[in-house]
Amino acid sequence: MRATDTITVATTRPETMLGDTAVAVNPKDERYKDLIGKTILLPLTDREIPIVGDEYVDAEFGTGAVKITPAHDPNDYQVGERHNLPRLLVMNEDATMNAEAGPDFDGLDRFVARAKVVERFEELGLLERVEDYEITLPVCERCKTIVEPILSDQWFVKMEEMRDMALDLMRTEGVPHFSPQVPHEKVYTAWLENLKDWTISRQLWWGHQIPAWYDAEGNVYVARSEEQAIENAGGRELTQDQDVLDTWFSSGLWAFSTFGWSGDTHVPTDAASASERLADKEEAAENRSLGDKSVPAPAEKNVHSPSDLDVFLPTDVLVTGRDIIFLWVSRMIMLTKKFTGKKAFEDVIVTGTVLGKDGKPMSKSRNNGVDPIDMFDKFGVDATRIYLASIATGADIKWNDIGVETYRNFANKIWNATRFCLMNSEGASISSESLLQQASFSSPPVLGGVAAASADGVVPPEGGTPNFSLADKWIISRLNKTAKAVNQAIDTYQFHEAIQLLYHFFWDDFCDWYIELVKDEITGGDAFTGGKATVRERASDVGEEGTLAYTRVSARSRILTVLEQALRLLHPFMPYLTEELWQKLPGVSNSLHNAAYRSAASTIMLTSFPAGDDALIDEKAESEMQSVIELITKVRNIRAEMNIKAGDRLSIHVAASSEMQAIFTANEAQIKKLARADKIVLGDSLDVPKASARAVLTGGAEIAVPLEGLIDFDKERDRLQNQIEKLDVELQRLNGQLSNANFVERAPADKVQELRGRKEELEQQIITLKANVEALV
RNA sequence: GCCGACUUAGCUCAGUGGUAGAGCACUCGCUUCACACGCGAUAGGUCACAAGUUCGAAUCUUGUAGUCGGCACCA
Repeated sequence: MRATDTITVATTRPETMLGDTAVAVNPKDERYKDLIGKTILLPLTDREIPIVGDEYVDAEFGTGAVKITPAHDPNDYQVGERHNLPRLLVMNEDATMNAEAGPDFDGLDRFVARAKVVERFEELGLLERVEDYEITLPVCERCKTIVEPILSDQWFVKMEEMRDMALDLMRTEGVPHFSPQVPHEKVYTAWLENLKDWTISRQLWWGHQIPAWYDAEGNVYVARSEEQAIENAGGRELTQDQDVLDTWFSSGLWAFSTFGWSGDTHVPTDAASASERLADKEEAAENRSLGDKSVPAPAEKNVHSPSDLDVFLPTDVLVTGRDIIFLWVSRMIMLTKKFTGKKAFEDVIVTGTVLGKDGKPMSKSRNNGVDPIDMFDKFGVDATRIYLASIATGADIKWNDIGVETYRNFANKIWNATRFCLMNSEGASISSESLLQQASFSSPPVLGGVAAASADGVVPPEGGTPNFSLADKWIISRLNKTAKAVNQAIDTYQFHEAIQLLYHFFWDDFCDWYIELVKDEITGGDAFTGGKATVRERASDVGEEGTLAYTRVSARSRILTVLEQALRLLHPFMPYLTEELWQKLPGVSNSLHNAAYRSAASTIMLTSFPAGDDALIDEKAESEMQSVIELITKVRNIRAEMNIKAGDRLSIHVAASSEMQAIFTANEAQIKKLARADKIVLGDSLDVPKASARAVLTGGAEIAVPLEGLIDFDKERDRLQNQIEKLDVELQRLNGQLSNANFVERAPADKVQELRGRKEELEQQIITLKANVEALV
């Protein structure tokens, strides 16, 4: 190589060239490969630096030659390590140049030095060109100062072993099981695979100071305490490392340090109390009936007292946010495995991020934050809590006051429904769940409050228990179906689904229908005296008054018991409200508690979570109730569309099968009340005046409401036409599907059958409605 | 640059192969004795766009556009 040859490199920080200790090229680069091993003069200095070959250099990028500044660039540092290059610090900690930069630059600010280097290059004719180039700069979050990479001593944690432990857990056991699994499991695994050693030194004035001490010669002594360090140093005077531990290092110990770990897992604890807690945990797991997660037995039982660590580690589930997975969750997993040999936890639920109203992450600079305290004041703690829980697992959501308001209203609804039940609870009381089991008609009645009330002349009807009404069987079925679905949803961490189910059950089923259906029975209104004929007849010889009272009391106990179960189901999501209301229910006591806690003061917190009972799910009752609901809804629709005044009573004519007639007869009082009718005429066919509004029901039933003088024929025609059109749209689609030979051949038979049934139903309804339209003319 | 997510009614969001849902807002009616933070009845969607797989797609595949996130940022 001739003495005049040059290599051109590019840099965004010209002043760092003063600290260059090599030029690197790609060993495969034809242009430069012969230069490897030679040296080159570094301008502005008197140094001669080597040319090294390193795969790090991308021959395609820039000039294909890179200046190497090991003390001021992380990548260069690694190149330096590979080639044993000196690490020359040319800057002070305040980003001014130091003596190593040479007398011309010593003491200059980096930016001044930068300009001066460029100037000198220009003077020397060494500058090829200056061009604009966009890079991302590391900037101090608080003071906005541009951060310069600089060589310094830091403590690192070797991660290889712990990383492999964590990867092994994921690969062999799938632990932790992330929920939602996608994309977190993949991201977590990829992160671990690329994990580098962990810097735990932090240059902060607060925190846990690193337990390393230095003597005057710079020798290091790591110890648990300063005394021990001094002892290890043979009494020499020591100074402690000024840095503090990364906050996540301390936090990473949390999963097991909270259970009394201190290097010895055989922490002596009160044996009895630990064993009890183990029993409680097992029992709680059973009672929740949320799958068969077993609690691991303490190792070497009977050898030493089980400690909290033995009993509670690993925990079941950790709930956290996305950004915490690397910082904290992974560290807990690795450190726990390393120090205790155990898993930290089985499952990790990753919640979404609550964004500001502008759809961006909340931050002070954007000023789009939501203060939870404001929400508590405005909507209540329970409403805020259930709103947050109602967000789909893992989904980000824009904060929405309307959403919280929805649950504030729900809380109000629960309060008012309970208030209604309590206003009409005289003589009644919660019994155990066994009350609901009477729906199966197999066991003798165990009616809470009945014995006490008997003194007041409340007498059971002859033959024991009153038959449950359709509404009773229906709500009990709905309750148990909901409970089962809620358990399943919680078990799979689908909290939003559980909440949706409970919201619908409580508001629509319980409040809008059940309370309204049994209201008169409970308060002693009209439907009560008119609708319980069978009970009264059976009890004729014990006196009507007593039986009426008995029936009312048992209805009251029934609704309270359903309510009590609903409050339990809602309790995890609305703890304060449900506890408050539960305490007010007559007959609640610690006898309702989970068996392990019978002696504790009564609280809803210690009752078992309703699991739902298949035996109490009654599809027939649900389907029959659906017919009643449909009938009432159709009549209400006629009332609304025909502008019938709320106070006007009307009569309902129904043509239906004998089975359906029987259902409507049994629920006549309730239908009349809720449809605001004073008469129901049931028969095999309709015999009504032309001036009637009509509708069809599922199952071939037909109804008519005579509206002499009230009907608007044009309006009624439009109303019927509108319904026909809607049904026709669906029929057309079904016809299209069913006329497709491929569908009929390949789709599952039951699906085809289902659609055929639906088609027939639609055709029948359309025929009827069309006939109704013609009859109007 | 690499990886990923999201796009459904006016708004905020559910819905992973079989007739599109909720809350709020909108329209109409209601001092119905638990609740107007309520009750009753309506209306409102080519499920971002395109192609493919399938008897059948909001749902599965691929591509496009837009929005957002994570990682790497480089001489």
